[in-house]
Order: sequence, then C-alpha cells, then structure tokens
Amino acid sequence: MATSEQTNAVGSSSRYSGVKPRTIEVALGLFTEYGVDGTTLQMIADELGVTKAAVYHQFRTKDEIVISGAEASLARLEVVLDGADDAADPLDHLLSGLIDLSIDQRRMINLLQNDPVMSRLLGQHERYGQLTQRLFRGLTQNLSRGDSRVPVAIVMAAIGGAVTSPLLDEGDHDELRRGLLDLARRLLGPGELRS
Amino acid sequence: MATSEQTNAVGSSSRYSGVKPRTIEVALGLFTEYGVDGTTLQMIADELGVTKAAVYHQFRTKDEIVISGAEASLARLEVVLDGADDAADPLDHLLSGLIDLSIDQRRMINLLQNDPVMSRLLGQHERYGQLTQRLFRGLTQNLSRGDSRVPVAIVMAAIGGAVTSPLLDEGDHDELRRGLLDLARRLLGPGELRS
DNA sequence: GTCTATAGTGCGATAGAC
DNA sequence: GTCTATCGCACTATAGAC
Repeated sequence: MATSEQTNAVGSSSRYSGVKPRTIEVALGLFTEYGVDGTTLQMIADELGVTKAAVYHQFRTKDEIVISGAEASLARLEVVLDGADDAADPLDHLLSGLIDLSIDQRRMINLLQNDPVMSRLLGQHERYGQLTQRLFRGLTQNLSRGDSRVPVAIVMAAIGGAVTSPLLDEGDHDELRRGLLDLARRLLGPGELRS
Repeated sequence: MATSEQTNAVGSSSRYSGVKPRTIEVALGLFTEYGVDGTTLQMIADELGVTKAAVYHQFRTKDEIVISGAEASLARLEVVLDGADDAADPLDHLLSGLIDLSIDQRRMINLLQNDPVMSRLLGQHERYGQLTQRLFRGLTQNLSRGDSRVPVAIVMAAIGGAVTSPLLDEGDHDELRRGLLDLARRLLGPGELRS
C-alpha cells in the first residue's frame, strides 16, 4: 500500500499524487466543524502532519482551498441537473438526486448554505450563479409563477438543514430521504395543495 | 433627544442608558452578515461611532457580547414554551409562537442554528440545553416515540432555514408563515401521514 | 464613558535551504 | 515537496489620561 490508492474523488483536471484531494478533504472536515474563518492553515497543516509552507505549495491562498472544495460539490449538482433535463419525470429526478446528494455531502451542503466566507466567495463565482438559477427553474417547473418562491424556500431549507440536524444520525438516513422526498413532492409537484 | 429614549428591548437587569442594547443590536447585525468570527470589535466600534475601548467598557469580552445577544432570543423562546403549557392546543400554540418568533428574529435564528462560535458558546450554556429539551418534548407530544426525530428535524430545519432564505423578502412573510404552519401541522400533528 | 496608545498573540503568506 | 524562519498585519484585550 504505497503507490496505489488514487481515489480522485475531488474533481480537478491535472494528475496529482493524491495530496491535493487529501488536503481538501481535511480542510472541509475542519471548515464544517469550526467554520472557514475559524479554521487556520496551521490546523489544516497539523491534521495533515506537515507545515503551513507545504500546504501553500499546493494552494496559493486559503480562499483557493475553499473554492476547490466547493467546486467538487457543484460539479455533482451539475450532473444531477443535466440528468433531470433528459428524465421522464424531470422534477422527481431532480428531487431524488438533490436529496441523495445533500445526504451524501451533508457537511458540505451546510457550509455552502450558511458559512459567511463561503457565501462571499460563491457570490463572485459565475458558475454558482448559473447553477442556482438552473436549480430554481427545475424546482418550479410545475408551479405557476406567483406562488413559487415560498415553497421552494421551504423545500431548500428543509433539505439543507435537516441533513445536518444534530437530532439525526446515519441510521435515520433512509427515513429522512423518504420524509424529504414526500415533503418536496407535496410542495412542488403538480396539483393544488396549499390552503 | 439627549437623555431619553431608553428602549430596553434587550433583557438585562441593571438600569443602563441604552448604549448596551444598542451595542448588542449593532453587533448582531454584523454577526449575521459576517459571522461571529468574521466580525471584529473594530467593526462594532466603527458602526457605533466610538472606539474599541468604549465597547470594552460595556462588555468585558467579545464572547460576552455574543452571549448577551443570544440570551435575549432565548428569553423570548421561553415565553412561548411557558404559554404553550397552559394553552388549549399546546402543539398549535407552540408552532405558531415558534414560527412568529423565527420570522421576527430571523437573522438571530440563523446565527443560533449555524454559527460555529455561537454553537460552541451555547453548548456550554445550561439554559440553552434545557430550552432545547423542552422544545423537543413540546414538538413531539403528539407523536409515538419511534418516528419523532426525523419529522422534528425536518420542521426545525424548514423553519430556521426558510426565514432567512435569500429567495424571500418581507412581502412574503404572511405566505411563509402559513406555509410553515401547514407543513408543521402535517408532520407533527395527530393522525397518520407518512407513507 | 470616552479617548490614545500599546501589549501580546496568532494570522495569512513568503523566502530560501534541502 | 517539505522544511525553518520570518515578515507584516489585524486581532483581542488592557492601561491610564481626561
């Protein structure tokens, strides 16, 4: 077990030895626990067992680490959106994919939605704005224009918040998935449901 | 307009001139925009038009400002919980109160639920743990023990997240209140609803 | 109750040897 | 690709004059 094990779970184009994705993985773990601002490069370096300078050899700034982590997550969302375009039931495909993604990457989702530093960086990120718009259009495709914002806000909040709820653990994920899907279909599906 | 204007909107026992609640108000505004870690005492002082030393005359540490802000919010939650105990329909009273409170203090709610510094401080805060337990018991009073955690997590996430959604503004609050109340009644009320 | 000034610390980031 | 060492800066918090 020395030269193999090249997971490449984090999207990037160049062929690297695995230290860069490992750095991102460690950084995201710390970001989700302490926030981006609350995580120092010294903490990341310590967890990796190297010095700050070694981390700065992989990433030129702290912001670059944050963005690299976010982009891996956005790429997965893009796959779901692409798949929904061609699906028989686009809304249902989108909801299933979004919920599975959120449970699978639940710590990252919380970071994307709530961390102030992440929000600031993503606000300047072109692709993020495009994905947000595509997601909103996909979620509202069965609603009339006037009453779409509130149900979408509720569904997005429920998904993004419940997957990181301290009340739940891994054993609840199947039930959580069903509960969220049921809720989302009710609020965003065709038909009249609101009072 | 020099000596009067004594709002006292923020709970504290001593009689102070209004600078202390004003400091908390300014601080909370900055905390919700930049996070607790991203807000410096210099920023708070600048917004108040004084120096850092003047702020430190009111609060001994930065943490004390954070906790003072949280306690004002927790006091309001406690009032809602107390009222629900004596209400004809305790669950409905609790839900209405919780949702109104969340919309009214929506920036604070987001801070309480998501800011890492706030979470760390509240974790050491005795009264917060008691209130969390009372809230959970109040929300699950109509559910059987086995299936309570997931619906509560979903309802709490939906309320706490939707009230700060960037998709909504003040004009949507009435519709949001109805949507959240409807959702919460469905998931937490008596009767069988899940698949 | 506010100010100026500063102590002491830890941060992001860089230089240069190996 | 990792190290030691350090720069410049911003931070929390304090001292002491007014």
